Amino acid sequence: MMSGQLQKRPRAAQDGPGPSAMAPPPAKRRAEVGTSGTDQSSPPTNDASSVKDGAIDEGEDYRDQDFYEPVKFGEFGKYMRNKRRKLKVQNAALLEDGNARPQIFKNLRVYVNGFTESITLPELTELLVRHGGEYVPYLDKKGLVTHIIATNLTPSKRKEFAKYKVATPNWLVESAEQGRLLDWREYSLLGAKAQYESGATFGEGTLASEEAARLGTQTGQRSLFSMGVGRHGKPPAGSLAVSNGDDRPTASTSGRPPHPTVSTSKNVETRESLAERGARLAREALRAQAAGPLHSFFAQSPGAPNTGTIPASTSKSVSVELPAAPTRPITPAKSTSTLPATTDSPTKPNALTRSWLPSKERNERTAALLKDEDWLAKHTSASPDFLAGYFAQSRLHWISSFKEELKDLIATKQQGKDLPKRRGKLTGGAVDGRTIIHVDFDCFFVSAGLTSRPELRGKPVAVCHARGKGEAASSTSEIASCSYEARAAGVRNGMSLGRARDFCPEIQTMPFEFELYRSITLKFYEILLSHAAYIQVVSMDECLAEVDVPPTIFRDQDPALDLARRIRREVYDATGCQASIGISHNILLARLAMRKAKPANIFHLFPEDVDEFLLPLDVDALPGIGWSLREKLQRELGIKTIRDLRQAAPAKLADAIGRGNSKKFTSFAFGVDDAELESQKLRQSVSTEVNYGIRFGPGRVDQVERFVRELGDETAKRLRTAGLKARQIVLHVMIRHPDAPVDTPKFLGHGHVNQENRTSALSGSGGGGGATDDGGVVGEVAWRLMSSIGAPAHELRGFGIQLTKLERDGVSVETVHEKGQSRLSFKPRAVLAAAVANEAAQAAVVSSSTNAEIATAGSRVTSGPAKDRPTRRDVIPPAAKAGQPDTLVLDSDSSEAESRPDHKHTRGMDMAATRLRPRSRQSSRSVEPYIPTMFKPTKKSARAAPKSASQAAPEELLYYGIDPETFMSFDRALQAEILADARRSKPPPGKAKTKNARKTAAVAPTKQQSAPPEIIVLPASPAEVTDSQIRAMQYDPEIFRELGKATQAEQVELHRARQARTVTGDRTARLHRNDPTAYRRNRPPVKDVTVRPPPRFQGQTELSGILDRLELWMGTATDRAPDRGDVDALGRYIEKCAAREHGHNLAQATEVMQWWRYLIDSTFPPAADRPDDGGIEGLWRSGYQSVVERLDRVVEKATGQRLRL
DNA sequence: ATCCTCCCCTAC
DNA sequence: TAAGGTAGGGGAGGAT
Ligand SMILES: Nc1ccn([C@H]2C[C@H](O)[C@@H](COP(=O)(O)OP(=O)(O)OP(=O)(O)O)O2)c(=O)n1
Ligand SMILES: [Mg+2]
Repeated sequence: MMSGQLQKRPRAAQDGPGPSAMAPPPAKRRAEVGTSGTDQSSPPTNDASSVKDGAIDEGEDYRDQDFYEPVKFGEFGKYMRNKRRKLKVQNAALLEDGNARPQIFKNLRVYVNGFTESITLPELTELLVRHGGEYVPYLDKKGLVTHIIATNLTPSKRKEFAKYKVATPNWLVESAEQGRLLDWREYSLLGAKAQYESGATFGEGTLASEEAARLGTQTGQRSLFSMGVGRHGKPPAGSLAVSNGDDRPTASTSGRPPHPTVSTSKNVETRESLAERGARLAREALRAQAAGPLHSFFAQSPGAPNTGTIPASTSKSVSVELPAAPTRPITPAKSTSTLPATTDSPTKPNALTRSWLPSKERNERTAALLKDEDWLAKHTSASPDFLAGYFAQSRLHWISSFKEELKDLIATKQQGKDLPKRRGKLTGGAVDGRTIIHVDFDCFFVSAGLTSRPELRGKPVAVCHARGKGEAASSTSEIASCSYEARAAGVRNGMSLGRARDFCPEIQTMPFEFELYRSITLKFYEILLSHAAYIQVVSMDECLAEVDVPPTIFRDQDPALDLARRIRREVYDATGCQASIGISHNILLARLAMRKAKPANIFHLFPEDVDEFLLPLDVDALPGIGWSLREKLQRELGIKTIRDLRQAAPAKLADAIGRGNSKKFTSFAFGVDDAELESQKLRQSVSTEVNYGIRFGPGRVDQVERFVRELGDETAKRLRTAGLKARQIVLHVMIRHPDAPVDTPKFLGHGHVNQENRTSALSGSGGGGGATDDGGVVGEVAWRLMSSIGAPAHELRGFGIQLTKLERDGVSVETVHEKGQSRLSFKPRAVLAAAVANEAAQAAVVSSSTNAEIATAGSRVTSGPAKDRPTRRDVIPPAAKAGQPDTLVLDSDSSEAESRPDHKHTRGMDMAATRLRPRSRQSSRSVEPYIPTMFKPTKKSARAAPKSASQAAPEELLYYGIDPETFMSFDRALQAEILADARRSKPPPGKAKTKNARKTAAVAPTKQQSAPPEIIVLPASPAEVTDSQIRAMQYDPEIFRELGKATQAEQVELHRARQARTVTGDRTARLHRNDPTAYRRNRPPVKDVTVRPPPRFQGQTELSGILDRLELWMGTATDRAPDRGDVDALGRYIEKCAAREHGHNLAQATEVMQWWRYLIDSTFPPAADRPDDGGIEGLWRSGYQSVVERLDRVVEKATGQRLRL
């Protein structure tokens, strides 16, 4: 193979020599020189240039499209894991001794319906066939099938299969395990007892019947529920069931309480977080229920092996040439799977047959470490040094922050620079006449590392933290990058080292060398900048460039290709690393071409070749389609390739993946992409996350607090570095999933978790207006939000603080969004000044308006929750806590001049012309329910809280621990709020309490779409309170400052108390800052405890009312199909019941569902002789099913488990 | 329609 | 040992 030779012949001149022949590329020369070893400037490389060419020329199947498969870690139920392991061993044994396999499935002919959850189809069929059974791929000749295997069935399928023997996959799995054919009825999916009532004893008889009940088919199980009529006939709450992967069919069912602890009582423990409660309910229900039939539900492995390879021979656009080739020929292993990249959720993708984790058990030493308290205290989040140490080592952190740095750098370099002239509006097609190149280093970290380790070239190597030796066989250390030699063996970026060793025992490791990467990257960008008309940062090893070259008319004269060669040459000379380059007429195609070019090559994709190139690709080759969307497309529409995608019906596609996605990916499927390169956008959020090594001692709230505050500091520091301030904070918290093992599969990883988020407005302590960049403030608010979540310290697994609604120089970035503007810029100062002046004018209007005018004028200028209510309030409304949406932040300097992002490339100059608009229109109309007056007349819409909400007998107050005298000193609104809080957080004494609480709820309008409440951090001395804080307290600053010191102090303290939910006269201002018990105090959440109106269906909120409605509804069901809207409304209601906001009322949700189920079953008895109803029954059942699925989704999210009805 | 909030997903 | 971060696109569902 000749180096520098074209991979493909040019199409336009079929017989012509390749470009390299026409104009020998420097690369070729270099390769030759390098090979000859005389070029000192070039690092030693293999004499591989010819090899590379050869590899490509052969059109060998050596390249998976999916070399990059980000992966994370999965875990799945021990039960299934063990089962698999056992089977694996057995299969291995069978392989060794082919005749030994018991032909237990000899006379079986099995059809497998849909996808199976606990085992992949190939695994299942192999199992079947190996044991003598026959796999029937299609069901067209039903008569020939003896059994059907399925894990779940739609109602219609259930009907269709009613006469068949339908069992779960575990029937086969366990039979194989035990070496004998087990009774399929024990694994029946359709209520075998009813169908095949044969007197056969069901070892776990209850199981079968429960299963039957669950799937509710035939008559048998109806008797379970039909004792009695009406409401009393509904199944007991106890039949709520949740299964998980550990569900064993062997669990005893006796002695189970008929009504498990799924208490529906209202006034339960309030300290328990809502999520916890949901999880607990689910667990209790699970415990209560005898284990159901096996229903492991970790994800199934994706079907066919990845076949994304593009045979080079099919493409005519290829053009190649290489400098020094990096590697010897490679024959990559078939990509074993399209592995997902997500969390450890058992239902999530990576819980596959092939874990991304090492196959070996965790070694003893690491297990011991996790039990060693001293060690943990030193090496996890419990240690004060943790954060700094962690970020110093985290590659992902380094990559992300370096990318931000690069974006900043490039923004500056290209400031004011324009894209090449356009003839007209871009179409995204070839006619646009652009030339886009996408340059990406090959196995970047590895290539960089190899520059100083020539001896490792050509070998399978990986960059990761783990050293090569020791316990590496079971190492969970993640491989950041691996060489193509390693990829040939099946290793992938993101895989754990232990797992990689399974594929490639001889793999060698290299350490991270971030400074080296940085210097290489900078040289790389330098080169790109020098050749391109415009560039865009994609990542530290990847860059998009629009280049200004003459069009290619004949393929043997390809200026873009020539330029690409120069770039590759220069990059290689400067860095010693290989980059690959894709060339085409838009961003999408350049990227895809780059993928095809890898490794160490160039690929120019010409317009004429696009179709041929695209059609065979899998859809996930398209940027933006990852595991989730790919599965969805495959599952719901059978779409696998881009060809399929092109043919999809637009409506159906939009239904499955959304409107915007549908549009975007349909365009992509045709190779159309009209996006422009971009480098000037301002960042819209700044965040810090740590989801590794988070371990706190039980009850060590102090450690948690310290950590959260430190995280706040860090995040604020990043804000300052970026010259930004924020108006909103989101706290992200990961909490160990109730069913996840305490020791995570990945060493000190987060494991399978529940994610909890809390949002709050922010306002600064400094004079800078509403926004803040103060670490103390950020930390304080974050800590309060943390407290509102109320998770036990030792269950925490991850934290993040995200700051949004950013401002630069007082101007919201949402609208400035051109990087240079406030940074350097020529004009920006003037522009800014104009904006600010404009703003000030608006603000002036606000403060001098009449009330009526205020509403409009105010809403134009300000935004945010309460910002549109321009008047200050004299007393803090009860809002903040109760989740009353609006907490008033009349932004101090109201610097919210905003321009509409009306065109893609607004430059600084345009700024002055941009329009002002409110930050949020949404909130502009929110009327504060109670706005008492104290210092100044308020707008007339202000209403006092109704008496009932604020009235309480002294005994009641005392019961709640409220000092009556203090209480009386509060205004009515505050009284109402305090009362509501108290009543919510503690069972009322005696009578009307619950009702009262509800009344309060009714008083407080629920505003779903309001910004979160603000938590302001007040300084110790009232003299230090800033204007914006005063406004946040609903005072006019002028007025506030005229108050006496004592009154000021009192008001500040009042506000503080209100925020902290400390009601009593505890004015010691010590807050909770240093109070380690604060964490445990029974404090209502800062937010989210909003008493929302209870979920409602057809106007009913009470269970009984709803059941009645359902009965009524079903009354006419025999003649009428269900109205879609009704079904949807019921679905929404059910979802809300189960939602966090409503306390995860699973009991109510399931009762309603079971009642509905029962009604459907009685309306449509299984009797076969019923006259044909024209499909009405099916519609009711599928309606039911759709609601079940909605509920499932919510419950799965809340508890990680699956609800079983 | 278009906005908003609160997510999930994707990419490196 | 090991260091699972981070910004942005987009959808769902609700308010305007
Ligand atoms: N899961 C991952 C994926 C990537 N990276 C880092 C290491 C990679 O070297 C770098 C660039 O990522 P690429 O996706 O470009 O992968 P490589 O450059 O390693 O390989 P190639 O581009 O040849 O496919 O990012 C990482 O740390 N973890
Ligand atoms: Mg790369």
